[in-house]
Amino acid sequence: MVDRAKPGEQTRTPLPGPRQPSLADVAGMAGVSHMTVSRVVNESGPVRPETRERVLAAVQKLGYRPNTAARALVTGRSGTLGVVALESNLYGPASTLYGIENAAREAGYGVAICSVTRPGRTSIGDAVESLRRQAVEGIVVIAPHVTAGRALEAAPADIPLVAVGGGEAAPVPVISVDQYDGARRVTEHLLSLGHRTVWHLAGPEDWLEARDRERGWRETLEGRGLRVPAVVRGDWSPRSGYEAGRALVGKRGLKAVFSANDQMALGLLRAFTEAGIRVPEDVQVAGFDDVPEAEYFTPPLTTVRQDFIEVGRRTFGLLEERMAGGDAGARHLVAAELVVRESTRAR
Amino acid sequence: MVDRAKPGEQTRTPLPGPRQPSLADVAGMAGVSHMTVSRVVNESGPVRPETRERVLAAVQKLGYRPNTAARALVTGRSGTLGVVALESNLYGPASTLYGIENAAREAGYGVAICSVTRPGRTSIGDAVESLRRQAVEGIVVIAPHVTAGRALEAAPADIPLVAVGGGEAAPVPVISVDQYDGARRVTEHLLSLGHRTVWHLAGPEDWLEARDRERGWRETLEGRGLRVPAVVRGDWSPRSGYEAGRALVGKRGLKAVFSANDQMALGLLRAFTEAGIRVPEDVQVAGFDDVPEAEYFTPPLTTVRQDFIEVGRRTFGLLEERMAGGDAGARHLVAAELVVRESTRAR
DNA sequence: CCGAATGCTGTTAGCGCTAACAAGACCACT
DNA sequence: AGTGGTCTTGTTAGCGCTAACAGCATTCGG
Repeated sequence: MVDRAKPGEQTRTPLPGPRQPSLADVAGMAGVSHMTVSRVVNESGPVRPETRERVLAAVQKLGYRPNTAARALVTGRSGTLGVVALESNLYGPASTLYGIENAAREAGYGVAICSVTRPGRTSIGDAVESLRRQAVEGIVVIAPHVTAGRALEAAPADIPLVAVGGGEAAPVPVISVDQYDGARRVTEHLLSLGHRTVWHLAGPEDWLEARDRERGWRETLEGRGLRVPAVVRGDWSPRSGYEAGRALVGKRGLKAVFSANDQMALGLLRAFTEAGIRVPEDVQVAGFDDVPEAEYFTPPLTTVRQDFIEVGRRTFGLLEERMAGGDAGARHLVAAELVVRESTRAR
Repeated sequence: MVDRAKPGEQTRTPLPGPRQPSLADVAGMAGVSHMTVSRVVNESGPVRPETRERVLAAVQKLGYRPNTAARALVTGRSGTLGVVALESNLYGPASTLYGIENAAREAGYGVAICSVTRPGRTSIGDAVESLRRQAVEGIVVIAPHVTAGRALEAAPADIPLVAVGGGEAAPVPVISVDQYDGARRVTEHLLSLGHRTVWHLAGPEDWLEARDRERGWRETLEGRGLRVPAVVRGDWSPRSGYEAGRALVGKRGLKAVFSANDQMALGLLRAFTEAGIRVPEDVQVAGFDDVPEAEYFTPPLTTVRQDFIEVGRRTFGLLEERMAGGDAGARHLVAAELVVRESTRAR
């Protein structure tokens, strides 16, 4: 495992084999100038149908493929977007990535990714820099993390950049699901079942989504003058939900719990089951995300659905607007939807 | 070539915006030729330390960033790999993607992705073509699908390509977790608990992983001369597992079930619970994948762990070898590990 | 003291493509 | 015939970079 040659260095021999056909080769075969071929390929400028046919035939025959590097060099546009993705299988971020990729591909852009294990000022900065070296035209940062916001404060101003689900205070457009509203809805739903208050299993303090969900929960209770129980905090994992569940067991007045995501809710259910607490008969539980599994938990979980495809689409739209030089505005919200299942059925 | 390299002079009027500084700009500021700057930046060739310092200072000051397009144009190497990813939140494929991206980044490569919704001959071909237009140097196809194999038969021979978890019959190197062995181990584990046979909830017929797991299960039973129950088939989703579970309820001799993935196992557990069948007391259930949730199912699920990070690393290694012109061999397996939990505890 | 090896730097020639303009053909009118 | 248009095609000049080689010094062996 010695120092291997990196692609940018010239220590490697060029790839073997005959070189790819160029415009000039096609031009030669079709008996026209390379510019005519360029015009045919890019549909830019008038070409006589007859000539066009000849050129296309030659393109076909030689298997000509435009050289993106040459094109990018002269146009200054690479046709590639960059996405800084949080390396995790968390349902939301992964889904968002695909949403963005789809929208981008439809618009003719390629997508380069750069993953980040732990969001933070430096790592996000590094990722952005790494993408810039790949000459992306714009960048999406999927980093629903508080520190991401700080990292984005120092965001380079000379490249279009938008953030998904984070970067609250940063000078970049942000798009996200309306966590606050979603949390309000779950909390209200739980209260509507006749409970005097709702407990909350929150996500990590340094995630904006966790904060928004917690705020939605808290303000709903406060708005009704209800007691606000102490927050229990997890780290999104089922394990942390399980541990939180064990801590909650036996709390006085524990009738309804809103977990900040479905995975932790799963842990809760597990802990309650072990302790002989029945859901929904004894305690009612709701989650957030609507992961595909949620419908099949024991019992099926009431949760909040987020439309990540829509988030991806809107994100790309925003970035496109920025790249066109427009002002994309500051904050964009996608509505969340309450999905009621067995875990909160009225007794 | 105009006199654009005179020290300290800005020979061009930047029309649309301030263009990115080029080698020539750095050279001008440092009072050297652009070649010297190139040598410093790429650490290719001898440069006097003193000169080097001056150049680096200029690079720093101007915020110089090499133009990848220009470099790619002249070297014929883009420094980018392409990954064809299945658009899904299935735990395996998503994890593999990150594994590959990590290994690639460490080696100095960028990663472009192109997702496909439904694998098939055309869509994978399209994705590969789309990546080629982005001038990737090599391609990884994550497509554990039977049709993927057929699509890869027609794989372009003029670009290094490796497949993850699929493309059995294709003329490309394939790397995957040893599904067959994993399935054998689970089945043997279930049999070791004293059952006369093991039922199997298989994945979609057109997934190679599903086939391998099924084969591992079947041959284990056959090898011991045990009865092989009719296979029940799902589509990986919890829902299909639930439906399969309802179909299995009441089958004679139903004592042990091996589900081809954890999500379906979750559905099974749900169906059994609803039917009053206790796990593991009445029936014992095992899954495959070891998703993070599996440990917190009710009951915690016995399953098979796959090391996707290792898969990603090995995959990149293989691709690198191919890119260097080497023969990467045909099939590479990563070991699977049995994880025993409550759902198969001996009574 | 000479020729050769070495270290450092510069010059030149493209890579394949597009932007911009030039040029020829053809047409319709004066 | 002359003038000005449109349509089609060609020519030229780079984009920013690296490969290859060409200069210079300087050093070294003999």
